[in-house]
Amino acid sequence: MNRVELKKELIRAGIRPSVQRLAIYEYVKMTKQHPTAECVYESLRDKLGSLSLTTVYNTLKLFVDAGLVIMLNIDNTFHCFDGDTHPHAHFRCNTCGKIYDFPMKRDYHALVEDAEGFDVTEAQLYLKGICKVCKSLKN
Amino acid sequence: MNRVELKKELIRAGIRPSVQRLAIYEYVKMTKQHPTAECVYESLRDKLGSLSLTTVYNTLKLFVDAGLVIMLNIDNTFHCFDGDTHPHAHFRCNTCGKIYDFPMKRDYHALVEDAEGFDVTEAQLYLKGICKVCKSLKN
DNA sequence: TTTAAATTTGCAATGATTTCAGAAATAAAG
DNA sequence: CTTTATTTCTGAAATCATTGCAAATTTAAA
Repeated sequence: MNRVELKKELIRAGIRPSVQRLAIYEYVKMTKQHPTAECVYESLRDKLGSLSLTTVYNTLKLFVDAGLVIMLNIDNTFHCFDGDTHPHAHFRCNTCGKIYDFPMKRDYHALVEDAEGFDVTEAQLYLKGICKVCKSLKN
Repeated sequence: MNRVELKKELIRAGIRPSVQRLAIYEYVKMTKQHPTAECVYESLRDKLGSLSLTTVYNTLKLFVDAGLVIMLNIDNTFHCFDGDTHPHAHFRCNTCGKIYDFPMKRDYHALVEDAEGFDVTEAQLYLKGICKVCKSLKN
Protein backbone atom coordinates (compact mmCIF):
# COMPACT_ATOMS: atom_id res chain seq x y z
CA MET A 1 0.00 0.00 0.00
CA ASN A 2 1.38 3.39 -0.94
CA ARG A 3 1.27 6.76 0.74
CA VAL A 4 -1.70 7.95 -1.31
CA GLU A 5 -3.78 4.94 -0.28
CA LEU A 6 -2.85 5.38 3.35
CA LYS A 7 -3.77 9.05 3.17
CA LYS A 8 -7.19 8.13 1.81
CA GLU A 9 -7.68 5.68 4.66
CA LEU A 10 -7.00 8.37 7.21
CA ILE A 11 -9.43 10.76 5.54
CA ARG A 12 -12.04 8.04 5.31
CA ALA A 13 -11.65 7.53 9.05
CA GLY A 14 -12.19 11.24 9.62
CA ILE A 15 -8.58 11.91 10.54
CA ARG A 16 -6.85 14.85 8.96
CA PRO A 17 -3.65 13.54 7.40
CA SER A 18 -0.96 15.81 8.71
CA VAL A 19 2.64 15.09 7.81
CA GLN A 20 3.30 13.48 11.17
CA ARG A 21 0.14 11.43 11.19
CA LEU A 22 0.73 10.08 7.74
CA ALA A 23 4.32 9.19 8.58
CA ILE A 24 3.29 7.42 11.76
CA TYR A 25 0.48 5.62 10.00
CA GLU A 26 2.75 4.52 7.18
CA TYR A 27 5.34 3.27 9.63
CA VAL A 28 2.92 1.26 11.74
CA LYS A 29 1.19 -0.22 8.71
CA MET A 30 4.37 -1.16 6.90
CA THR A 31 6.56 -2.61 9.62
CA LYS A 32 6.38 -6.30 10.44
CA GLN A 33 7.53 -5.50 13.94
CA HIS A 34 5.19 -4.49 16.71
CA PRO A 35 6.67 -1.15 17.66
CA THR A 36 6.16 0.76 20.87
CA ALA A 37 5.39 4.48 20.79
CA GLU A 38 8.99 5.11 21.76
CA CYS A 39 10.13 2.94 18.87
CA VAL A 40 7.97 4.82 16.37
CA TYR A 41 9.33 8.06 17.72
CA GLU A 42 12.96 6.97 17.40
CA SER A 43 12.42 5.70 13.88
CA LEU A 44 10.74 8.82 12.54
CA ARG A 45 12.25 11.76 14.39
CA ASP A 46 15.10 12.05 11.91
CA LYS A 47 13.11 11.58 8.73
CA LEU A 48 10.57 14.12 9.82
CA GLY A 49 11.97 17.49 10.61
CA SER A 50 10.53 17.49 14.08
CA LEU A 51 8.40 15.12 16.08
CA SER A 52 7.54 14.85 19.72
CA LEU A 53 6.90 11.71 21.67
CA THR A 54 3.61 13.18 22.83
CA THR A 55 2.46 13.52 19.25
CA VAL A 56 3.28 9.87 18.67
CA TYR A 57 1.21 8.85 21.68
CA ASN A 58 -1.69 11.11 20.71
CA THR A 59 -1.62 9.96 17.12
CA LEU A 60 -1.47 6.27 17.94
CA LYS A 61 -4.35 6.69 20.34
CA LEU A 62 -6.26 8.43 17.56
CA PHE A 63 -5.62 5.48 15.25
CA VAL A 64 -6.58 2.94 17.87
CA ASP A 65 -9.83 4.72 18.66
CA ALA A 66 -10.59 4.85 14.94
CA GLY A 67 -9.94 1.12 14.65
CA LEU A 68 -7.08 1.58 12.22
CA VAL A 69 -4.46 0.15 14.53
CA ILE A 70 -4.48 -2.34 17.40
CA MET A 71 -2.83 -1.72 20.72
CA LEU A 72 -1.20 -4.78 22.23
CA ASN A 73 -0.97 -5.28 25.92
CA ILE A 74 0.92 -8.52 25.85
CA ASP A 75 3.85 -7.15 27.78
CA ASN A 76 2.83 -5.52 31.01
CA THR A 77 5.51 -2.85 31.02
CA PHE A 78 4.76 -1.19 27.72
CA HIS A 79 2.37 -1.09 24.81
CA CYS A 80 3.02 -2.26 21.29
CA PHE A 81 1.07 -1.32 18.22
CA ASP A 82 0.03 -3.46 15.30
CA GLY A 83 -1.11 -2.08 11.96
CA ASP A 84 -2.65 -5.40 11.03
CA THR A 85 -6.23 -5.30 12.25
CA HIS A 86 -7.19 -8.72 10.96
CA PRO A 87 -7.90 -11.27 13.71
CA HIS A 88 -4.74 -13.07 14.68
CA ALA A 89 -3.01 -14.21 17.83
CA HIS A 90 0.20 -12.82 19.30
CA PHE A 91 3.04 -14.83 20.75
CA ARG A 92 5.60 -13.19 23.00
CA CYS A 93 8.88 -14.99 23.59
CA ASN A 94 9.85 -14.90 27.24
CA THR A 95 13.51 -15.19 26.32
CA CYS A 96 14.12 -12.72 23.50
CA GLY A 97 10.97 -10.63 23.94
CA LYS A 98 10.07 -10.78 20.27
CA ILE A 99 6.41 -10.73 19.34
CA TYR A 100 5.18 -13.06 16.60
CA ASP A 101 1.92 -13.03 14.67
CA PHE A 102 0.04 -16.31 14.61
CA PRO A 103 -2.84 -17.02 12.26
CA MET A 104 -6.04 -18.13 13.95
CA LYS A 105 -7.94 -21.08 12.60
CA ARG A 106 -11.25 -20.06 14.04
CA ASP A 107 -13.00 -16.99 15.14
CA TYR A 108 -12.72 -16.43 18.85
CA HIS A 109 -16.49 -16.92 19.08
CA ALA A 110 -15.89 -20.61 18.51
CA LEU A 111 -13.97 -20.68 21.76
CA VAL A 112 -16.29 -19.06 24.16
CA GLU A 113 -19.45 -20.23 25.83
CA ASP A 114 -22.09 -18.24 27.66
CA ALA A 115 -21.52 -15.10 25.65
CA GLU A 116 -25.26 -14.54 25.20
CA GLY A 117 -26.23 -11.05 26.19
CA PHE A 118 -22.68 -9.79 25.90
CA ASP A 119 -21.46 -7.60 23.05
CA VAL A 120 -17.94 -8.70 22.27
CA THR A 121 -16.32 -5.97 20.18
CA GLU A 122 -12.69 -6.87 20.65
CA ALA A 123 -10.70 -10.01 21.25
CA GLN A 124 -7.04 -10.65 21.90
CA LEU A 125 -5.38 -14.02 22.18
CA TYR A 126 -1.99 -13.72 23.82
CA LEU A 127 0.42 -16.63 23.90
CA LYS A 128 3.70 -16.74 25.76
CA GLY A 129 6.56 -19.18 25.93
CA ILE A 130 9.78 -19.81 24.07
CA CYS A 131 10.07 -19.09 20.37
CA LYS A 132 11.52 -21.32 17.69
CA VAL A 133 14.79 -19.42 17.48
CA CYS A 134 15.51 -19.29 21.20
CA LYS A 135 14.55 -22.93 21.53
CA SER A 136 17.01 -24.04 18.85
CA LEU A 137 19.78 -21.91 20.36
CA LYS A 138 19.46 -23.88 23.57
CA ASN A 139 20.30 -27.19 21.92
CA MET B 1 -11.27 -24.87 50.54
CA ASN B 2 -10.24 -24.03 54.09
CA ARG B 3 -7.21 -22.32 55.52
CA VAL B 4 -5.44 -25.58 56.32
CA GLU B 5 -5.73 -26.79 52.74
CA LEU B 6 -4.50 -23.48 51.40
CA LYS B 7 -1.57 -23.58 53.78
CA LYS B 8 -0.64 -27.02 52.49
CA GLU B 9 -0.79 -25.75 48.94
CA LEU B 10 1.67 -22.99 49.71
CA ILE B 11 4.05 -25.40 51.40
CA ARG B 12 3.75 -27.83 48.50
CA ALA B 13 4.73 -24.96 46.20
CA GLY B 14 7.77 -24.25 48.33
CA ILE B 15 6.36 -21.03 49.77
CA ARG B 16 6.62 -20.50 53.48
CA PRO B 17 3.14 -19.65 54.71
CA SER B 18 3.58 -16.48 56.72
CA VAL B 19 0.53 -14.80 58.16
CA GLN B 20 0.43 -12.23 55.36
CA ARG B 21 1.01 -14.74 52.59
CA LEU B 22 -1.71 -17.06 53.79
CA ALA B 23 -4.18 -14.21 54.16
CA ILE B 24 -3.42 -12.93 50.66
CA TYR B 25 -3.62 -16.41 49.20
CA GLU B 26 -6.93 -17.10 50.91
CA TYR B 27 -8.35 -13.81 49.69
CA VAL B 28 -7.31 -14.31 46.08
CA LYS B 29 -8.50 -17.91 46.00
CA MET B 30 -11.85 -17.23 47.60
CA THR B 31 -13.03 -14.07 45.88
CA LYS B 32 -15.02 -14.26 42.68
CA GLN B 33 -13.74 -10.81 41.76
CA HIS B 34 -10.47 -10.22 40.00
CA PRO B 35 -8.77 -7.95 42.50
CA THR B 36 -5.85 -5.63 41.90
CA ALA B 37 -2.92 -5.55 44.32
CA GLU B 38 -4.33 -2.31 45.73
CA CYS B 39 -7.69 -4.02 46.23
CA VAL B 40 -6.12 -6.95 48.09
CA TYR B 41 -4.24 -4.48 50.24
CA GLU B 42 -7.34 -2.46 51.11
CA SER B 43 -9.31 -5.58 51.94
CA LEU B 44 -6.74 -7.12 54.25
CA ARG B 45 -4.95 -4.24 55.96
CA ASP B 46 -7.55 -4.05 58.72
CA LYS B 47 -7.95 -7.76 59.34
CA LEU B 48 -4.22 -8.23 59.54
CA GLY B 49 -2.55 -6.06 62.11
CA SER B 50 -0.23 -4.55 59.56
CA LEU B 51 0.34 -5.00 55.88
CA SER B 52 2.28 -3.06 53.33
CA LEU B 53 1.39 -2.63 49.70
CA THR B 54 4.88 -3.76 48.77
CA THR B 55 4.30 -7.06 50.52
CA VAL B 56 1.12 -7.54 48.56
CA TYR B 57 2.95 -6.94 45.29
CA ASN B 58 5.83 -9.21 46.26
CA THR B 59 3.56 -11.96 47.48
CA LEU B 60 1.32 -11.93 44.44
CA LYS B 61 4.38 -12.09 42.23
CA LEU B 62 5.54 -15.06 44.26
CA PHE B 63 2.22 -16.81 43.70
CA VAL B 64 2.22 -16.03 39.98
CA ASP B 65 5.75 -17.36 39.54
CA ALA B 66 4.74 -20.52 41.40
CA GLY B 67 1.75 -20.94 39.10
CA LEU B 68 -0.74 -20.66 41.96
CA VAL B 69 -2.34 -17.48 40.68
CA ILE B 70 -2.77 -15.87 37.27
CA MET B 71 -1.97 -12.26 36.53
CA LEU B 72 -4.37 -10.59 34.13
CA ASN B 73 -3.30 -7.81 31.86
CA ILE B 74 -6.67 -7.15 30.31
CA ASP B 75 -6.71 -3.54 31.42
CA ASN B 76 -3.70 -1.62 30.30
CA THR B 77 -3.47 0.59 33.35
CA PHE B 78 -3.27 -2.03 36.07
CA HIS B 79 -3.05 -5.75 36.78
CA CYS B 80 -5.72 -8.00 38.20
CA PHE B 81 -5.19 -11.36 39.80
CA ASP B 82 -7.19 -14.53 39.46
CA GLY B 83 -6.97 -17.45 41.85
CA ASP B 84 -8.61 -19.74 39.34
CA THR B 85 -5.83 -21.25 37.27
CA HIS B 86 -8.04 -23.40 35.10
CA PRO B 87 -8.13 -22.34 31.43
CA HIS B 88 -10.87 -19.80 30.83
CA ALA B 89 -11.34 -16.55 28.99
CA HIS B 90 -11.84 -13.10 30.49
CA PHE B 91 -14.30 -10.48 29.40
CA ARG B 92 -13.84 -6.87 30.44
CA CYS B 93 -16.82 -4.53 30.16
CA ASN B 94 -15.81 -1.22 28.64
CA THR B 95 -18.63 0.53 30.45
CA CYS B 96 -18.54 -0.70 34.04
CA GLY B 97 -15.05 -2.16 34.03
CA LYS B 98 -16.14 -5.45 35.54
CA ILE B 99 -14.25 -8.58 34.56
CA TYR B 100 -16.20 -11.76 33.86
CA ASP B 101 -14.98 -15.33 33.57
CA PHE B 102 -15.99 -17.15 30.42
CA PRO B 103 -15.68 -20.90 29.98
CA MET B 104 -13.73 -21.97 26.92
CA LYS B 105 -15.05 -24.68 24.69
CA ARG B 106 -11.71 -25.65 23.32
CA ASP B 107 -8.12 -25.47 24.23
CA TYR B 108 -6.38 -22.48 22.71
CA HIS B 109 -4.31 -24.91 20.66
CA ALA B 110 -7.38 -25.48 18.51
CA LEU B 111 -7.18 -21.82 17.52
CA VAL B 112 -3.64 -21.39 16.46
CA GLU B 113 -1.76 -22.45 13.40
CA ASP B 114 1.95 -22.54 12.76
CA ALA B 115 2.88 -23.14 16.36
CA GLU B 116 5.37 -25.84 15.45
CA GLY B 117 8.70 -25.23 17.06
CA PHE B 118 7.21 -22.85 19.61
CA ASP B 119 6.74 -23.76 23.27
CA VAL B 120 3.53 -22.16 24.39
CA THR B 121 3.47 -22.17 28.17
CA GLU B 122 0.79 -19.58 28.77
CA ALA B 123 -2.29 -18.37 26.97
CA GLN B 124 -4.77 -15.64 27.69
CA LEU B 125 -7.91 -14.86 25.75
CA TYR B 126 -9.15 -11.38 26.48
CA LEU B 127 -12.54 -10.22 25.29
CA LYS B 128 -13.87 -6.69 25.56
CA GLY B 129 -17.19 -5.05 24.86
CA ILE B 130 -20.36 -4.34 26.76
CA CYS B 131 -21.63 -6.73 29.42
CA LYS B 132 -25.13 -8.05 29.85
CA VAL B 133 -25.96 -5.72 32.71
CA CYS B 134 -24.75 -2.51 31.08
CA LYS B 135 -26.44 -3.49 27.85
CA SER B 136 -29.82 -3.97 29.53
CA LEU B 137 -29.47 -0.68 31.38
CA LYS B 138 -29.21 1.13 28.07
CA ASN B 139 -32.63 -0.04 26.89
C1' DT C 1 18.63 -18.83 74.10
C1' DT C 2 21.48 -17.55 70.26
C1' DT C 3 22.15 -17.00 65.63
C1' DA C 4 21.23 -16.82 60.89
C1' DA C 5 17.98 -16.60 57.32
C1' DA C 6 13.64 -15.25 55.59
C1' DT C 7 10.04 -11.94 55.60
C1' DT C 8 7.85 -7.57 56.04
C1' DT C 9 7.79 -2.72 55.99
C1' DG C 10 7.80 2.21 54.53
C1' DC C 11 9.58 5.28 51.67
C1' DA C 12 11.96 6.74 47.69
C1' DA C 13 12.75 5.94 42.94
C1' DT C 14 11.43 4.34 38.40
C1' DG C 15 9.56 4.69 33.97
C1' DA C 16 5.88 4.42 30.72
C1' DT C 17 2.13 7.22 29.82
C1' DT C 18 -0.84 11.37 30.16
C1' DT C 19 -1.86 16.06 30.79
C1' DC C 20 -1.19 20.91 30.12
C1' DA C 21 -0.98 25.32 28.09
C1' DG C 22 1.10 27.86 24.72
C1' DA C 23 2.92 28.07 19.88
C1' DA C 24 2.57 26.88 15.16
C1' DA C 25 0.12 25.39 11.26
C1' DT C 26 -3.94 24.88 8.67
C1' DA C 27 -8.53 25.77 6.98
C1' DA C 28 -12.61 28.65 6.43
C1' DA C 29 -14.81 32.95 5.91
C1' DG C 30 -15.02 37.54 4.46
C1' DC D 1 -5.34 38.41 0.36
C1' DT D 2 -6.48 39.18 5.41
C1' DT D 3 -8.71 37.77 9.49
C1' DT D 4 -10.44 34.37 12.44
C1' DA D 5 -11.38 29.91 14.18
C1' DT D 6 -9.90 25.35 14.54
C1' DT D 7 -6.71 21.84 14.62
C1' DT D 8 -2.23 20.15 15.48
C1' DC D 9 2.28 20.06 17.57
C1' DT D 10 5.41 20.65 21.21
C1' DG D 11 8.33 20.35 25.61
C1' DA D 12 7.90 20.20 30.23
C1' DA D 13 5.65 18.76 34.19
C1' DA D 14 2.54 15.54 36.46
C1' DT D 15 0.59 10.94 37.22
C1' DC D 16 0.42 6.50 38.94
C1' DA D 17 1.18 1.52 39.23
C1' DT D 18 5.06 -0.89 40.35
C1' DT D 19 9.73 -1.84 42.17
C1' DG D 20 14.25 -1.18 44.81
C1' DC D 21 16.27 -0.73 48.92
C1' DA D 22 17.79 -0.92 53.59
C1' DA D 23 16.16 -1.28 58.11
C1' DA D 24 13.11 -3.69 61.29
C1' DT D 25 10.73 -7.79 62.48
C1' DT D 26 9.70 -12.52 62.55
C1' DT D 27 10.71 -17.33 62.03
C1' DA D 28 13.33 -21.53 62.20
C1' DA D 29 17.30 -24.05 63.35
C1' DA D 30 21.07 -25.12 66.33
